[in-house]
Formats: sequence, structure tokens, C-alpha cells
Amino acid sequence: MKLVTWNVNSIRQRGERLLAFLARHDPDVVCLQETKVADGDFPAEALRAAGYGAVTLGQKGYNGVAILAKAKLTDVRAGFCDGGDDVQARFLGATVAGVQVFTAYAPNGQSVGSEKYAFKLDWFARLRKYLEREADPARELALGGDFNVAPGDLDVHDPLQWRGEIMCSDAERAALADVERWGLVDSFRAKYPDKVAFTWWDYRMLGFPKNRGLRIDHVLVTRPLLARVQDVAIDRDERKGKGASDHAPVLAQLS
DNA sequence: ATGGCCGCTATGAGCGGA
Repeated sequence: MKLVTWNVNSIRQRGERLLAFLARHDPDVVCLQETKVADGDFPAEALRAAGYGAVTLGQKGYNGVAILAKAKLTDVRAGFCDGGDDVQARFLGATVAGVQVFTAYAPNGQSVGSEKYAFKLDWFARLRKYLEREADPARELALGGDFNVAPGDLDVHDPLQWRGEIMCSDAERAALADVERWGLVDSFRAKYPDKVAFTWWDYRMLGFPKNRGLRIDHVLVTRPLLARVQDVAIDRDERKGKGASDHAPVLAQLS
């Protein structure tokens, strides 16, 4: 099974690229973030024609997540359903071929100390509680998403410049680590303990040509599923050229 | 080369993203 996570930054703008990506890599499961469309505007038919079923949790203009799969998607779960803010479409799960799959779009957080930053940290705490309540670390489970957190300095092009900044602050890293402590492993880092690689580059200031990036998109897996991870790769080519998302897809090859 | 933000909205300026 090949599983992908990709923040497409508008599925309407990225439709052609997404179809080309599916044709090129032939993934089995794709976790999408920032689709930015209401469910009625999701291009389900075009994806069906390409061989993929879809479950969506959309929102007009902002956020929006989806899971695509060649096999049947069952046991669909939308949002944390914990009485907190589920208006923002950021979390969706489904079971595919016996694997429980979640797609997540963590809040950006704007700047350290802001209200949005507090919301971001709370969102991670809610994610941790959701997993405790609804999932089992002894099962095969994958959580793919844009977490908007670079876990360590190895995941940052210029750690000194970013020290303490949004996506790199200690509290954000601790919040992500706490989610992982439930029973999830950063599959890329598990496979490549020392590799410097990024999944996001700012559109501004020649971020990509200068390779000024961060690794903030992750495929987190439970230990039973980690045993099946053969390789994890970032499709940097997808960030090139006109009409690219600011995020590159992350691909996990499972046995 | 990989090139100087992009995408959204009851748009045409302002907001959010990371």
C-alpha cells in the first residue's frame, strides 16, 4: 500500500496537478489538506473517473480535508466531536483495507503568543485526547497531515533564524511530541534519522529556489504499521514550476 | 535550473496562510 499526504492549497487550483500526480505515482490512499471547497464542490466525479473514491470534510474558502482511496472507504469519522470547535474542517478519518487512516490539517497559529497560537496548541491537545478515546495504538493506523510544526532543528533550513518562531516553538514541538507519545512514529524520521528534507517552502522571496523550507507535513504511524513502512519520500518535483502548491507530497510505501 | 506570493471572497481590497 502506498499512502500519501499532501496539502494541495485549493483542490480547484490543483485539480490538474492532482490528477497528474495520481497517474504518476499510483498511490492507494491520499490524505489531502486545504481543499478549500464545500463538499458539494469537491471534484468527486473526476477523481472517481481516475479510480479513486473520496470522503470529504469540506468548508468554503478555508481548510477542508479529504481522503482518497482506490479501495472502499468505511467507518468515516469527521471532526473531533468533543464539543470543541469542529466548524473548522481539519480532521477526518476512514478505514481502508484494514488500516485506520486519518487526515489532519493543524491550525497555522499565526504567531507565538497570539489567540490563534493558543487555538493551535489546544487543537493538538484535542487530537491527543481523540486518539486516546477513539483509537488503539496496537492497531495499524496512519495519520497523515500538515501539522504546521517542524519537529526538530533538522527539519528547518535555518534553525537559528527560526528558533522560537511559529512552527518551531518549544510548546508546538511538545504538543506534537505529546500526540506521538500516544503511540505514533514520524515515519520519515524513523527511516532517515539524519536526513535534512523539507515539505513546505514559502511562496515569497524565492523560498523554493533557495531551498528555504521546513518539514511540517508528516505521515505518523502506529508501531504495528511502522513495521510495514518500507520507504518514505518527499516528491520535491511537485513543488516546481507554475501552479504548484507551497507544500510537496509525502509518500509512504508500505508492504 | 526550482525564479521575485498565492488563493479566497455575495472580489476589485483585505484577510489568512506558514
